[in-house]
Amino acid sequence: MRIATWNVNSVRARVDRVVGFLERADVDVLLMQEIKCKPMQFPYEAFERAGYTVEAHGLNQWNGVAIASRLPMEDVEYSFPGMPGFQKGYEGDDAPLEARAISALVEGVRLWSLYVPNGRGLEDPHYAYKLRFLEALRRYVEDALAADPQLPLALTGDFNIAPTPEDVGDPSIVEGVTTHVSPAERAAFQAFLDGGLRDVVRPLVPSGYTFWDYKQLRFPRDEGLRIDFVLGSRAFADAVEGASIERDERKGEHPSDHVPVMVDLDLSDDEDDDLPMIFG
DNA sequence: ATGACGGCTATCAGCCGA
Repeated sequence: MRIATWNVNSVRARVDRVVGFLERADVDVLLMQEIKCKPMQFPYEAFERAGYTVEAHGLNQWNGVAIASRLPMEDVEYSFPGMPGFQKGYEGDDAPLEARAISALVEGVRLWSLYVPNGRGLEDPHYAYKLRFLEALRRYVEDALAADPQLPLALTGDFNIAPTPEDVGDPSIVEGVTTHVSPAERAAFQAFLDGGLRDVVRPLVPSGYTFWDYKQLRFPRDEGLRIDFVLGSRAFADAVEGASIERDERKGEHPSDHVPVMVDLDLSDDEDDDLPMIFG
């Protein structure tokens, strides 16, 4: 099974690019972020013509997440348990939820498409929201894996965190000045790894960015950020056979500012694949 | 070449993004 996660920065603005990529790259499941539309506005037809069904979660023109799959999707969830909400000027615990998480079970794999809040600024209420969101997500994963340690589960999407200095090539992103690189954000990212998830792409693609700002010639100068990830549980990570960052998708006409991150899985559940047959 | 920001809407200005 081949999956990809992609912050598409409006699915309506570049539906042909997105569907074209799915067909070219032979993707089974695409986990999208920033669809920037409501479900009734989603360009379903183009995906269906290519053989994909779509589950979309969007509340307005901001955020929005969706999953397109040519394999059956089961048990679709909108938002994860304990996910906090946010509304400007609204610090209460019961702020309305945004459309930042959607999940489906595909071939027994629990896949999440996540759009972690940006944070905006270190003193902005959105930054505290970002940290609350990450902590609630960590707790959800902890509970899910405590209930079923063998569950193949992946958190995929735009984490809006550059975990290491090597992930920062954009000179406008500076520790102590901007979000994405603060110790608290990096600790929140590390907490997923400490909780048993693995970044399944980094070992296979050690360097490279997943985002380049539209401004200031960031892409031609290769001044990007690595902020899009696939974090897998043990069972998921053990099934990973390959990974790539689809850098070419940043080129050409009307690209998203993010590129797809792709992962190949072997779900045959045959852990002895690479061992010799003894009584064969 | 990979090129100087681009989506969205209570639109032609302001918000959001990283």
